[in-house]
Amino acid sequence: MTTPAPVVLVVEDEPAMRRFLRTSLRAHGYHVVEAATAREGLAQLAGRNPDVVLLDLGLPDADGIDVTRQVRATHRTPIIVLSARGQERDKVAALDAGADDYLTKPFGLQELLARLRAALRRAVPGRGGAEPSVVTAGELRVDLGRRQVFRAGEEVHLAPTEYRLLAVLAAHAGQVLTHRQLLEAVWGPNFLEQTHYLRVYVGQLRHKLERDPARPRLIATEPGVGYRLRDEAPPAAGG
Amino acid sequence: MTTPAPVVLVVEDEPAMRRFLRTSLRAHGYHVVEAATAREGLAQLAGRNPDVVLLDLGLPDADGIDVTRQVRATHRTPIIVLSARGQERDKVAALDAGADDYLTKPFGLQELLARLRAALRRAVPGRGGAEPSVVTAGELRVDLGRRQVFRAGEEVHLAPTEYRLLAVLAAHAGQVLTHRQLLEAVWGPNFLEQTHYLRVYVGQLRHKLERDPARPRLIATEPGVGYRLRDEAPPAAGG
DNA sequence: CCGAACTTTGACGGAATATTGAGGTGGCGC
DNA sequence: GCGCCACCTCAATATTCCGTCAAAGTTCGG
Repeated sequence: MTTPAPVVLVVEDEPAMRRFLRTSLRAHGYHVVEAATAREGLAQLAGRNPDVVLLDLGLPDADGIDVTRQVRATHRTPIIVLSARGQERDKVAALDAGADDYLTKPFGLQELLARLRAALRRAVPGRGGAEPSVVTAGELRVDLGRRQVFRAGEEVHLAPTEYRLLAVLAAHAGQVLTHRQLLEAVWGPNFLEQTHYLRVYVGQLRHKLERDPARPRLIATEPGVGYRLRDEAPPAAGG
Repeated sequence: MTTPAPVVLVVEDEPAMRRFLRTSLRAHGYHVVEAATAREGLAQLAGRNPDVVLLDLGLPDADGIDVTRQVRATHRTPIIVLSARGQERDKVAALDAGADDYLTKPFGLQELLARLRAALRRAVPGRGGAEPSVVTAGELRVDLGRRQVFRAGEEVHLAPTEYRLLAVLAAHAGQVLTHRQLLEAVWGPNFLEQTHYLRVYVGQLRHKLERDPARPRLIATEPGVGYRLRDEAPPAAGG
């Protein structure tokens, strides 16, 4: 069987550059998914589960570094950053935020393709099941690849923010995530103090996902610390 | 508790550059293994099993591209190529031969370090930043990375202050910690005299963790000095 | 331009936790 | 035996934190 074409998510606001990438990549056998904004990019990431992300840092609606960090909170997909800024501190910031590579514009197409191949080559061996993109907890099932959530087999519709919060919790199931960690991953580093958001959205998630929202079993509160998605199904209630 | 220093194999023939890399990397906590030729490099690779390889392409005894290919034939160790040649075809050749990254000399130290971190981050799957470090004492298990505590396999819920106190004791298991040390670590430097807090919280921890809180085995009192978490399981009571 | 879905913000009751105080226990020197 | 000291236990109070609801603001699509 032939290998399916790798899916490349291109997040780039300039139409000319986006068109250039689209045609070049398609000509070389890739399947291209496009997004013009950070918001759109995050949605595509969740929906299409690309094999690699090409991310322009100069997006209109968000800081590219934040986007990198938000992607890393739930996905291990390789990220190649494209940027007009060639300062060393920009590169360091992007790489430390979780990017796998950094290319300064203008760059040669052949180099981009080679770095793309390098990123895909590394990722492939792990594709045999290294990263479980489906997390189950009790009667809850979260499919991080398809952006779908099921409760007892029934699909549940979640708003974008609701889903991202749940995705972060699911990506670290069983582990306590602090308020700050969650806020940074979902809302970005400018919202580290807004624990109120968490209360509201955790409440909404419980309302949609828990059997009895008043006595939550899936999303547990760690008072004064944060929240945690229980990864083991608790035994049936004895009383 | 500290991660062992990652081992970096530097394959570089110019003594000045080698020395620069050696001192810079050591200053940043890496363990450096050196080789001046390709032959030597391959021998070190087999013998020392480094976490990452920095490979100069302009070696005297072999073509760097061939070296890259030879490494890849047997190892998955990340390779970061350093080269004076910045032509696109050189980059493509190195990356397609199996290199993970390509830096053109002269390069900034910070960028090199960031790309090094990126390569290491990818290589170690479970190490996203959270240290596993688990401390066991008898039937007690403290997972400092996940902020979870188990007693005989059952998870125990601890309030923030309770957990912080236990975490300090666990981080120095077997060692006596004075009242002042504990108070400073948990409550801060303004509470050094409040030994009463310790009594209350040690009592609560014993109540939650000890099999018989009246005769504590895990958290031992050192009268007039402080407390200590026993790190060895005491033999089962014989009488 | 309007309506639907979503996000942000504010108010308030109640739960969980931290702090404080009073009384009890046990070892030790005298 | 007595008193002292350090420690332990229990419980009341104070404080912080959390869950809920609903209104106001925003975004998006028709």
